[in-house]
Amino acid sequence: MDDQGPTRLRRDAERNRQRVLTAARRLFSETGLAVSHDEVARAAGVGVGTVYRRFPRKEDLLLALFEDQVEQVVQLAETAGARADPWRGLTTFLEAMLQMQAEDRGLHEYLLGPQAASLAVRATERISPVVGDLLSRAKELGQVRADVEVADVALVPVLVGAVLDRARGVAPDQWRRVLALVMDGFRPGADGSLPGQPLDPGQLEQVFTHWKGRPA
Amino acid sequence: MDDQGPTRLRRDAERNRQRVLTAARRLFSETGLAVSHDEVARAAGVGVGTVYRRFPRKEDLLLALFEDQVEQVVQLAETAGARADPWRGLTTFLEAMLQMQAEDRGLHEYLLGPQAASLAVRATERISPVVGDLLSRAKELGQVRADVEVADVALVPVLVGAVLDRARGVAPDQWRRVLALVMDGFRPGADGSLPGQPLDPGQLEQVFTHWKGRPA
DNA sequence: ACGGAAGCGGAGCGGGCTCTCCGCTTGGTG
DNA sequence: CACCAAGCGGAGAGCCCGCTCCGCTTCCGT
Repeated sequence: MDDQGPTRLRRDAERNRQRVLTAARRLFSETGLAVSHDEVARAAGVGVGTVYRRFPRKEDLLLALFEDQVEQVVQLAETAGARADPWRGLTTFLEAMLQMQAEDRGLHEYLLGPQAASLAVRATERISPVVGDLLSRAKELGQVRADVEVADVALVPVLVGAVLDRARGVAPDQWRRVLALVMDGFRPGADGSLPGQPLDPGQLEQVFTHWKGRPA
Repeated sequence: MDDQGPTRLRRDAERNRQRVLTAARRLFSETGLAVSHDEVARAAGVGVGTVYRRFPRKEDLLLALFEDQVEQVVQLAETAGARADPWRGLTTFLEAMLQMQAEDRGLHEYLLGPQAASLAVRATERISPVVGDLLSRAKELGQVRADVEVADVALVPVLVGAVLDRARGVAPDQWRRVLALVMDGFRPGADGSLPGQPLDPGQLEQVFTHWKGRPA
């Protein structure tokens, strides 16, 4: 992991860079992404200018912080994909991913927000086939109803995430119950079939990235 | 419905009040609650001062706008509660309520946000027993699994609402598919039982009102 | 018709956020 | 050690927001 690209940073600069990253990681994880550069600077004990110099756009900072977490999610998926039992593969993947989001509020907002953009798109491209495979194997075994698609699974974190987020200070585990409930909806045996169509990949991407959230 | 309480408004004042309400209704419904008083004033063709004079806190404006919509939701529940088939009662209630939210972004944010506070609490007190009754009748008929409670039903709009919101410009009906999927999770026949406990009423209230949303 | 109460508009204040700019400091090199 | 590019800090510009305040206008009772 030697840095080299555009000539190395001076030693003090690198030290400050790390301070900023450390402080930002803590702040984001605890309070979410709505943290100003000023706050990060203060927490890191450096000037605002320094933060802006290293990470001109907030996205640069987020990228540096979350790149490996996203990689970790992808690997979660790949591990799950290798499981013999596809149903367990699906559920454990979703559970593990949501667990990560439960522990890190920033990661949660990042994954579900628009800033993930390119990073998320690339991750999705690697996760989708794995989940798709799990899903079709699960259908063959009669573990999952026939009328759900990958796009439906992709919405599960959105559903459960909403509860995860709101219940965070109150019942930090409630999302597990909700996840179980939702996953039971994927089981075969429903009398009707699902109305409408699953989202196509383009729509799915928009649902994740076009989104400009603002609450109240 | 005669106004009288604190002496009537002058005629021009009343006219302005209506203009503000009309403009605010449109803005909120289209773009959500994150509209400044300035914007409302401009859209209504009045000065900011006028908006503040009539509706000092944003909550006052919201209350005036959404009071009867909330009442409508309560009546939806009561109608549904009178249905012979409790399962259909439950699903049609949720569907109708979410339909209202799909049509009015402001209502959606209001119901799921913290500003509803007192209004929502009162509404919940009227809706809960009705849903509780539907639920127990449905359980007796074997239409619903035994391990779900009213609090679990109460989370359904949160789940589905997350999709409703994000998919709004892209696939405005996707929430119906998601709702159907989630509701199938309430059906009996799951092999395991749900982990954890349903939220108690106090927790539920916090989940709805303590919530300070901020996205990215 | 006219006087005073009620209402009006919008300039302006305080505060937060993003981001820039520049005089001073520091690290590394010859 | 001496020099200067690299880096630093933070004041402050520009923007939007919520909210207030007060000189002018409009309504309405007498």
